[in-house]
Amino acid sequence: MSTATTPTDKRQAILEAAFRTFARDGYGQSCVREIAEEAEVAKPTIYNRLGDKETLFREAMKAAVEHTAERSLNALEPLRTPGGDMRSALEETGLLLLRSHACQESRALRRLLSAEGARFPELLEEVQRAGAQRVQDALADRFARLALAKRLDTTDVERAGEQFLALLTGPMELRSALGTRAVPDEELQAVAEAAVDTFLLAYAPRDPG
Amino acid sequence: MSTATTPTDKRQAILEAAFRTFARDGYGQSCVREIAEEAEVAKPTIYNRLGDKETLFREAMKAAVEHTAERSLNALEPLRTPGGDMRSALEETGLLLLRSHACQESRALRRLLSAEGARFPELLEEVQRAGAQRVQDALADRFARLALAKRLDTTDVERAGEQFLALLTGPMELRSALGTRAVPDEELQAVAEAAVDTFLLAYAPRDPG
DNA sequence: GAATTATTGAACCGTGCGGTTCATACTTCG
DNA sequence: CGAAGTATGAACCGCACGGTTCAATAATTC
Repeated sequence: MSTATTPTDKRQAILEAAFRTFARDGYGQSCVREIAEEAEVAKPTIYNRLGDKETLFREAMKAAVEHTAERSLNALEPLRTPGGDMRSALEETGLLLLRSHACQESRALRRLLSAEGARFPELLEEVQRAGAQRVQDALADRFARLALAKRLDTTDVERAGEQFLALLTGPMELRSALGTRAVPDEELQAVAEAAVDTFLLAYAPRDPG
Repeated sequence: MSTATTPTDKRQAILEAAFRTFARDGYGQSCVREIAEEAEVAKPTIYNRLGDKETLFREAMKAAVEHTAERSLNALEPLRTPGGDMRSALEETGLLLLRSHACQESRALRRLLSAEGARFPELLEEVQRAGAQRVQDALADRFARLALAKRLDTTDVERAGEQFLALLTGPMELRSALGTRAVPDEELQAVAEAAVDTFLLAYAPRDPG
């Protein structure tokens, strides 16, 4: 049984509050006192459980990338079905990927990582590997199966995956004002559709003859 | 006549030093004393000429976007010639765009803008308009001319420009570790080539029949 | 219910920051 | 040369921060 404030995982509450605060104010402008308030926890508790501000930041980032990466990986499921036409599967995956890419947490994660990555190189490496790199690899896996089944025409599935993601997320940079403002879902759909159009023109198998 | 330290444009030296410092340490971690040292200038001089730290940041960012945007706009020149084949013109423009996108100043500008943009909304707006948006518009202009001359097959030149840029810069996010590490020029060439390949498969006019 | 552990708030410390003051020195130009 | 304006460095102010201490209190465990 747990009381109102769950007992053990107060650590998680701290991490979530830390991420919210860092995301809102940036690392340099965030102060531990505010994080403590946000987590409804005393300041010494933070230092007891997580050491100094830097490790607090690291742990919060690592926790955040787990959520977002999982959501992106789930977005690749429609590509697993060999049945159904290619276009609709790609469009569904594309839209799901874009929703994941455009969500609050994901945008904040990239913003913070890009801002502080130079000062936390190992963290940058780890988060990239657990996030974007993992998604791109998984997408290349899907494309490999599809190429083998002659549903896609390519010999370089890494390149195909990289470009599919580029067509999806590249346009978001400007549209979301570098991740600082939300983008309506209809716009995500339009971007996904345009990306799939272009991708298929380049990668759909041509009719023989 | 000017002495070793040019007299009037000490202001510019301050702005450049400020941008270097902000780029290296981030806004929150930069202190005015260090900027003053970097600019070889006394601290009160900074406050005399540019007011507080926030306006110093704003001015430094605005100054930086001018350089980078101009370089990107110059990259579009090869597309102005109607002669020569499409592929080589696109490849040259693509490589020049990538070099501009991947250069130190440009990466730092995007990093800082994405990090602090939420707290400086008007600055974000202004820099985006003077930078990425302007380049994208100019590219759409070039594509419009090329479409009119039947060198490209599209009715939506904004979309074509957006996707061309996406194919170029999208892959750089992961490859440059969110702009924190430099990318060798051969890799830029490979990305540009791949982007042009895919772009042409989607946007080159098909032979009639 | 006693003993152990974790949590709390409040006060505290040292430090480095943004920003200002001021007297001195330097430059510029008449 | 002399006057006006500007740059300089050093000291200074107030403040908020990261991090710690401590006594009091709540929660857990047996």
